[in-house]
Amino acid sequence: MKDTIIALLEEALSALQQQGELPQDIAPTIKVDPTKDKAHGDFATNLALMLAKPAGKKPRDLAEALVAALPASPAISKTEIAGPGFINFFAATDALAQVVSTILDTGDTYGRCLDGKGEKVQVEFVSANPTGPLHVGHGRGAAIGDSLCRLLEATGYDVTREFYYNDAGAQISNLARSVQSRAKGLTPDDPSWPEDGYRGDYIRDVAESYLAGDTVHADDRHVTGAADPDDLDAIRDFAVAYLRREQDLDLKAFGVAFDVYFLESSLYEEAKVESTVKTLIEGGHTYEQDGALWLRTTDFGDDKDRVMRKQDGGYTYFLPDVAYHLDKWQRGFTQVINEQGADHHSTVTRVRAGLQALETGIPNGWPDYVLHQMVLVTRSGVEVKLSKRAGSYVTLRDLIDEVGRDATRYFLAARRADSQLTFDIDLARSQSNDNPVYYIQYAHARVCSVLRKAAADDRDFQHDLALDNLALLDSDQEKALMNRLARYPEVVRIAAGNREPQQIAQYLQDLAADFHTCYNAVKVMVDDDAQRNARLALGIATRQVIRNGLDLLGVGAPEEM
RNA sequence: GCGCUCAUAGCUCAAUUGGAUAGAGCAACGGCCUUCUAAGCCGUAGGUUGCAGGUUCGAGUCCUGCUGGGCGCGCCA
Repeated sequence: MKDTIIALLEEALSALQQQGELPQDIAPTIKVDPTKDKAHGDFATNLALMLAKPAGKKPRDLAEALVAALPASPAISKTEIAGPGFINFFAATDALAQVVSTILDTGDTYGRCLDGKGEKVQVEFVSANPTGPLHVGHGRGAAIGDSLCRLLEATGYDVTREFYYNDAGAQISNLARSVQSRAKGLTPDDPSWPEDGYRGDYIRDVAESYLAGDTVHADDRHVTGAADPDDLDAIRDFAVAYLRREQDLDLKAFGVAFDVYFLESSLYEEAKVESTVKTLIEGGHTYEQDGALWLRTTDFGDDKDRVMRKQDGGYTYFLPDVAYHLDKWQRGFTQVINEQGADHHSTVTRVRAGLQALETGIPNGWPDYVLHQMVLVTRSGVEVKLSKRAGSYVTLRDLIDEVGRDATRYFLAARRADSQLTFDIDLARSQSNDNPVYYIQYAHARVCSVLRKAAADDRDFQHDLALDNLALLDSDQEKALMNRLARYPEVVRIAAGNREPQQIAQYLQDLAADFHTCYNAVKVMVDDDAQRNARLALGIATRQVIRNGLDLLGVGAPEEM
């Protein structure tokens, strides 16, 4: 519909150029938008406003000229000039209803496109170190990251989901010492408990499992506990595997699966850190000072230079980060999106600067970042800070267990990443109209219910009869609903392009609202066969789009509530 | 102090990416079930979009400066 209008405007434009009414050298990108207000028709363009200046004409005069030059089209019932020079288009009812037929034909693929042309994109998200259960912040990253992947897949990209973790650094040593202490019978309250040791109950679970000689299977490793409290290396390997498995289970319960688990240790084992250092030194971007090796990241937009190699000879985390991203580039990912907590935003400039210093042709501004802000969890209006299992934070598992996967995913993905999020447990649990998840799912279930009713009455949906009578969908509510359905593919495209999965959540709420309004205003199961089937078709189309949209968020679409 | 980010109805959030009279839900009030699921719908009320400038036909949206919240500013990750 929109493309049709753009094509008509293009014709009008070139006609006016031929007549000399408009300069030849203007080639505007024509923008046609759905209107907010029905009084303004179904679509509107600001073309006359944009061209007024270059054409040296008044916007309204130009609009009139454009409308006069507009070819007739069966899809448009009326055009109007309004306000300062908008051109409003009123869609012919049967043209609008075409969307119902399109959705029925395309089903699960409605809203998908091939814009990405099969290009490879890597999305790195969650990337939690295996030192404890995933917390709410990881959950937000998982919800946003995975939805982003689904959006990119829906727009034609070849997506790789990647999880990066440090299995060898100082934090892991700390974990190993904590588990060892537990294995030796200490508790976090003992004076000899490691300083900065992990104190959560899960440390005890790991120690017990280790002592019992359990075998754990994580996504990328299998380890059996050596049961020897003095073997710190064995404890470390076991603890990492144990917590990796725990995170796997959390992610699985959340409906998120990764293609690649990338270990920081592999960068050392494969000498990628060494070769990165070498390249940076050879490029002349480093210097020695105070016994450390520095990278002059200020040459590439950082606000201060960064240490690469410490006085003790070890590398800072910054260097493996650069080596890791070089590896991503070398694996052929010209598009990489890193989804992280905004508390790590300082790495963005640093990593990009390090990559520029390599001078290997990586574009400035690569990779992309999506940063999410903090999550605050409340219950009964009071902040929840602790969980028994983790001690100092609320775990993702707690939320999934308490409010369910669908609501948790929806709530964590439904807000802009860059605004802080308050996760209201009471709201997420409530089965009422103030809970948007249920509101949307209920719309889906209602359509299913109508179809069950139709089957029970021996009035099953008749596809061909419905499609012949779509013009009967002519009430305001039905037209509003069809307009909404028609917008879906564009919403998917914009949400994917802007990396904003919350736009899907917002769209679904609007769609559900339009549906509920329609449902209350227009009875589907009427006696007239043509009328009834046309309305059933609209219901089925709505159900399909809700299902497609919820799938992009990783949220289920139940047939009954 | 510097950097990043956010600020919209009493509350939680939208606003088609610069468009027309800033919209939903909750909370408040008033209606709608002998009718396909009332987990729903309809209506009333609620606003100087934090403040001050600027850009232009047009700004919640872009720019500058303030104010306030969050995060960051390690040879931690």
